[in-house]
Amino acid sequence: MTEIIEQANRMPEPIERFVLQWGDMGTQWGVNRSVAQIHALLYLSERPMNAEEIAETLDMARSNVSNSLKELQNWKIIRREPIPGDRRDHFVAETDVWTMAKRIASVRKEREIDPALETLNTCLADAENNPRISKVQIERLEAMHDFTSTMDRWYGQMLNVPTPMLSRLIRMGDRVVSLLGLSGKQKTPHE
Amino acid sequence: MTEIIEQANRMPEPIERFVLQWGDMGTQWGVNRSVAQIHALLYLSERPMNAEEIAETLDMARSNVSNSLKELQNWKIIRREPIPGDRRDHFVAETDVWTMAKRIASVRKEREIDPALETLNTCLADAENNPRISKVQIERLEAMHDFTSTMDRWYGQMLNVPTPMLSRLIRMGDRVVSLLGLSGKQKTPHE
DNA sequence: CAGTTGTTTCTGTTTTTACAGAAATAATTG
DNA sequence: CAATTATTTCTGTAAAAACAGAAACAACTG
Repeated sequence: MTEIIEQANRMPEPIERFVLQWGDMGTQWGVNRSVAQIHALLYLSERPMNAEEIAETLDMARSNVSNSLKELQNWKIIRREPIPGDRRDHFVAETDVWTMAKRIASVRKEREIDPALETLNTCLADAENNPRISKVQIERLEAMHDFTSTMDRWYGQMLNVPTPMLSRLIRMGDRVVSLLGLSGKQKTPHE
Repeated sequence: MTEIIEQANRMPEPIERFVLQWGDMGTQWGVNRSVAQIHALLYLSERPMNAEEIAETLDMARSNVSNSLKELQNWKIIRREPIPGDRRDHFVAETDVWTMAKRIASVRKEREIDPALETLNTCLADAENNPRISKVQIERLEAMHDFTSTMDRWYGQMLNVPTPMLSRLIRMGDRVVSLLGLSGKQKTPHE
């Protein structure tokens, strides 16, 4: 009795390709493959899916799905969607890409920028009253701190811009620059 | 004769802390620790350093330093700086943080966004002439493609903005929004 | 409240990545 | 052009991350 490997719920070929490619992309981006695959699957799914279904479709362990779903919920780009008459948890992905981007940016700020700022704060404090650290070195630490803090604020501000406006802003791109009439080369702009 | 472990060129305590912390941060950011540490060291160093020196100071293998230096050069945030009368390669870090950020952004665009765009392009093409893919699914792929492509252009544009202007733009932050008089909630702002 | 179904946590294995040390290569100098 | 010195590539090992399957836990149902 040749035990046939449980055949996964086959998905349409282009969907599968997207899921696979997205998973692979994830690894490049520093997101783990399972997480990225599940996200891709939910993003394209038109109805909520439960963990079991996901595990079968992607042919991965149930536990792996569970952890990945938790991670995606931390990122706030999927959410539980209760199905009437079904006890199992079902999940749907955020489908507005701009909202999705904002959520991801928010978590990245929190996980990456904020801790960096703290590190820089303490390093700077230590350095400032240490005679072995030169003026130039302090300045460099300060520059780095200043930059990080600026980016931190910028992220925070962008996150507060309503999604449709944010989309427009980004799309305007470099035209913003000229509209604002700032000069690049440090010659004062219009006075 | 108790072979003493070769004592690293001790650096001032706050510098060491910065290097260590930065290395650790790197891992969080998806940059490998050695690379991040070397970068931190060079960023704070006031004179060019050679590979040997770096290996000693950070107490890591010479080969590791070699590979990490190559990686940092790919990112274009360090460069070789010839020292008269010394055959060895010496390195200095870019010390302008905004320039540094632009260089990093540029490589990230190339390594992360561009490939994503390509993936989306082919997936979309495949999906479009496949009857099993629903209209909604196509739309979602399109939305993702559109978003990615917009971000790609935006990155490209920002990279072309001269550094001092970029700095000012980012610092202005949300004031840009009001200056442009775009409405967030779709209700016009001040009229 | 026993049985059932769903979910999470734990444990060990596999895979991947980071890294040290050796070997090979390249460049420079007398 | 041999000897020396600098650099890179190769190879094996150590550390870390991803993952599967089992066990534990929780929630619901009759």
